[in-house]
Amino acid sequence: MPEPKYWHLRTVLVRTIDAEFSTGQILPNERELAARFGVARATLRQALDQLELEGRLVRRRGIGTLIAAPRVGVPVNGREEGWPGSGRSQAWRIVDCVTAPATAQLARVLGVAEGEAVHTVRRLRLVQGIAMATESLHVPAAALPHVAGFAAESDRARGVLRQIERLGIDGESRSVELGVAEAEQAALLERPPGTPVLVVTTQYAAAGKLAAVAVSTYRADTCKLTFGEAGLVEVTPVQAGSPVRSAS
Amino acid sequence: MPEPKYWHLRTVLVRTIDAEFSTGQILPNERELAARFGVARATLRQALDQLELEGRLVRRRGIGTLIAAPRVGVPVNGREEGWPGSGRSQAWRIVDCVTAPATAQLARVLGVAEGEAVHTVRRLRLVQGIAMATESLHVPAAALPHVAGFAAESDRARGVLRQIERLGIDGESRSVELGVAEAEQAALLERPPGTPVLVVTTQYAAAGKLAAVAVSTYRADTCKLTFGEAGLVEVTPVQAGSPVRSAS
DNA sequence: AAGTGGTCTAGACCACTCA
DNA sequence: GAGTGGTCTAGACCACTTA
Repeated sequence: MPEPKYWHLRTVLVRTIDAEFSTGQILPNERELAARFGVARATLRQALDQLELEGRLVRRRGIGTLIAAPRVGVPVNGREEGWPGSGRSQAWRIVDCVTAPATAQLARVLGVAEGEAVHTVRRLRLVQGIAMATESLHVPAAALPHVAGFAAESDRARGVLRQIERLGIDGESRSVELGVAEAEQAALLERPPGTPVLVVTTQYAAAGKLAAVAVSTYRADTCKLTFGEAGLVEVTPVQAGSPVRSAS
Repeated sequence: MPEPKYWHLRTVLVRTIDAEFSTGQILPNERELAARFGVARATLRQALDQLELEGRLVRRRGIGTLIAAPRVGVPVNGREEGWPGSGRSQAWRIVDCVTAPATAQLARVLGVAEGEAVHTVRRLRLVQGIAMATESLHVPAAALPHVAGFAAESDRARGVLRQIERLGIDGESRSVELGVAEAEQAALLERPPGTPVLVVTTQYAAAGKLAAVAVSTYRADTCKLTFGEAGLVEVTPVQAGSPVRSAS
C-alpha cells in the first residue's frame, strides 16, 4: 500500500469540501461517512484529524463536523499590538498575577538566579470575543520596585504592565514553535487538553540586557500569526502544496 | 472519566522521560509499554502521538521510539539569513525553477492577473545536513526581464535569485501557521505525507509594491523559528505549561 | 431520548530495519 | 527472520448537545 487509506481519504475529502461545502456547513456524521467510503470509523477519523490540524474542519461533540472559517490573522508585532496600556483597548484580559521565586527553568530563561522573585502576569488574548491565546509575562521583581505597593492582585498585574513600559524596552526577539496545550492553557482557551498551539517566546531587552520574557500560546487551529510591517497587502492563505504545479 | 487515559499516560511518560531518559535513547517498544501501563496499544500510541507533536519523541519504523534532541532554532530573518547570493554559503539547495501562468490562487496572492507568467523557484533549506524546510519563491516574470536569456533550469533559478536582489526589496511581512506536508513537500523533507509543518508566508515589497511572495514549510517536529535581533540571548525552550505554578 | 463526536479495546496484517 | 512502528478493522461505551 504505497499510500495509506486515510491519506487518500483526506485528499478526497479536501476536494469534496472545496467543491460542495462552505464555511459553517455540517458534514455527514462519521459513521455515515465511514460507510460511504467503505472504511472503518477509526480510519475516517484519522483523515478528519489531519483536516482539523490544517484548520479546515472543526469538530463539536454532540453537534457534528463543520467546515471551519479561514484562520484569523493575529498580529504579533510586539509593543504596538501586544502591549498593555499603549493606547486603545487592546483585546487582552488579565487572568492572574503571582510573584514567586524563579524555578530553575525560569531562572535560566530570564537570566536570573534560581529562587529570585519573579512577577508573572497571565493574560488572555481575545480576538472576536473568543480566546485566541494565553500569555505569561515574566519579569524579575527587582526590576519593578513600585509593584510591591499594590495589595490586590489585579492592581499588581496592572502595575507590572504599566511599569514595564517605563523600563524602556528597546528590542525584542521571538521564536515560534509547535506545542500542545496543557491543562491550564487548555482551560483558558476553552479547548481540550492536547490541543495544538503555536508557542511564541518573546525576549524583551532594555539597554542591551534581557528585561522580560513572555510565553504565549496561540490556538493553532484558528490562528495565523502575522509579523512585520502590519500587512503590506491582505494576506490570503495559500495551500501548503506547490501552488504552481498542480500535480496529482 | 474526567481526564482521558491517553492524556494521563502522556503526563506519566513526560515525567518518566525527563527523569530516566536522555536524547537518543530508545524507549521500550509499544507493545511492552502498553502492557506495562495496562492499556491497549492504540491508546498508548495516542499518547506517543502527542509527545511526537511536541517534538519530544521521534519514532522510526523498524527501529523504535527515541528521545528527540531539542528543537533547532532556525533564523527566519529575511534577506540576511534566508536570501540567496548574499555572501557566505547559505544552506539552501535549489530544487526547481519553473515559469508558468499564475493559477487563480497564486495570482490573487501575488497581486497579478490570472495567467500572467510567474517564476517559481523551489529551494530546500538544510540545517545540519538535513532538510528542514522547503521554499517556493514566486515572482512575476515581467519584473525580471533578464531571466528569459537563461536556457538551463539551474541557470534560470540562479538568475531569478540574483536579479530579485536588484529589485531593491525594502520591506517584508510574514505570517506563520500550522499545516501538514502534502506529497511533494513531504518527499523533499524526507518525511511521510501528513507531517506537521510550520507554513511561513513572506511578502516582499519593493518601492511600496508587492514584488515577490515566498511560501516556506518548516518541519514542525524539529524546528523552532526565530525572529528578530538574531538572538539577544540563547533561547532556551520553555514548557508550554505555566512555568511558575507547578500545579499537578 | 436520539444523535453526535471522543475514547478505548483486542486483534490482525503490513513495511521497514537489522543482524 | 525477528523485531519495530504504521495501518486498519469491528465493536463497545462514554460525554455532550439538542429537542
